[in-house]
Amino acid sequence: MNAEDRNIPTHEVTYGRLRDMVLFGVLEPGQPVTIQGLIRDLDAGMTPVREAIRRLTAEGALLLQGNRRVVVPPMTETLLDQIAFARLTIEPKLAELAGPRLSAEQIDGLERIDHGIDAAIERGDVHDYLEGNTRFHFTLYDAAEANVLNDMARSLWLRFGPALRVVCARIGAQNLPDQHEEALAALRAGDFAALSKAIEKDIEQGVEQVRAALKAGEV
Amino acid sequence: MNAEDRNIPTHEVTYGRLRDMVLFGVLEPGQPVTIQGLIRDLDAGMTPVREAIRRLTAEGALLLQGNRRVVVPPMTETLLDQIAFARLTIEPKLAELAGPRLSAEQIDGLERIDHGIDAAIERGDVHDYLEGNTRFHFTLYDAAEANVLNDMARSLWLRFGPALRVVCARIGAQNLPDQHEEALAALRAGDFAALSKAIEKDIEQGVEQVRAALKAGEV
DNA sequence: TCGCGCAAGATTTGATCAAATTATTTCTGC
DNA sequence: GCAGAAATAATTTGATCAAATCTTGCGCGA
Repeated sequence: MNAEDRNIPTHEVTYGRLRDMVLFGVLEPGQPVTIQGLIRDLDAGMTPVREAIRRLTAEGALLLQGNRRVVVPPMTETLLDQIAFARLTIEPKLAELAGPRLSAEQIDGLERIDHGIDAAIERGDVHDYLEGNTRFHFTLYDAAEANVLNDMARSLWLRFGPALRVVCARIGAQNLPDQHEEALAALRAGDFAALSKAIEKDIEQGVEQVRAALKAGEV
Repeated sequence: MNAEDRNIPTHEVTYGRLRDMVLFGVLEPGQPVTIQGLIRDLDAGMTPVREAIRRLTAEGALLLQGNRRVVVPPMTETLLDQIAFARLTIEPKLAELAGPRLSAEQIDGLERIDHGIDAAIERGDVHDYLEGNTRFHFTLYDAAEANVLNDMARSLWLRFGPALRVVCARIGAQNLPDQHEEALAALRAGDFAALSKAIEKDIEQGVEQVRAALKAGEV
């Protein structure tokens, strides 16, 4: 443990770990999340674990049931409708704001992330695919320097993540889509309306996949 | 303390109290919020207070500074732009979804809340005005049964609240606007597009007030 | 079927330690 | 001796943990 780690409070680290567990599908929709279990799994104290759970509950990543138990919220059709609506509003806007602020180096960085995604698809590695996908979007969105919208996007991804993970595992990691080429081309061309549109299409594609799985009862 | 209260955990109650302090302007933008202070003020233990702070931080109502201290986030122009954009997207949508689901009794209830707002204006009572205004909007939005969008709206109100409070106190409680007549008329007529539009106008009006105060350096 | 008690888990408190801020003192150059 | 800077002490506040208490759900036996 080096000097920098020592300054990050345990509750922050614990929050980050638990968030990634939700986001990248270690935890499945409907799965119970217990304080004691996380104390064991994350090797943390009770206070940090409780605080991480509270934060993620506030972000919609976890659900406090009436009986004081916590679960990963299962996906439903009405939930998906709302997430789709909000994502399609917020994220293209973020992309539009971010576009003009990206340097050539940052665009190169996005391209490298996208290559990593392609590699993950070839390897059939769902976890790396999801992580790369997340990194691609939020590296882009972060450049917008729009904190409020960014927080909203993160919350929406947390709500969406577990279902997407299930779908990805279902359809097979080798058949995963990569829709980022279009966004990168728009970025290089400086066409930010096209960038926004490309992100919109990417979102719609993901939502449709989850919707289909939901209708088939696979989530 | 009756039977029902005993079942609500302290951290929930503490969260509610602290949230209302942010929402109705007991706490001003920029004001520091300390754990120890809240333990005294809210007469709660350390864990419930910490958890309430974590939740509200996740919702954007409070801001964790680098030095581990917590403040009520001050309003800025870029913040306001984002809040305006998101509110204008989410809340009219919520109104539109809620409209068809409201019973005549529920509409009567909204009208009663609005009368209460008028009374608060006459009395010059800023707190009751803000509380009535909040109740009006969220009684409407709750009917939409759209949890995700509702959470987002609540978060946005928490970010907006402290600044609005300052503005209201500034312009004088007797000069506060009540733009709900139009929304109620649209509801009675069953014209949900008009309802959505009325909510949009209401939001724009509030945002403009804060924007003007911000430009004048009053927030 | 209805209670009763047991087990798992959540809640809360208070103690203890660490970090950050503020107040105070000491030191240094003039 | 004095002003200002640096160091140090004191105080406030935050972070973490572990023990005690309370709830809830479930199974067992009447």
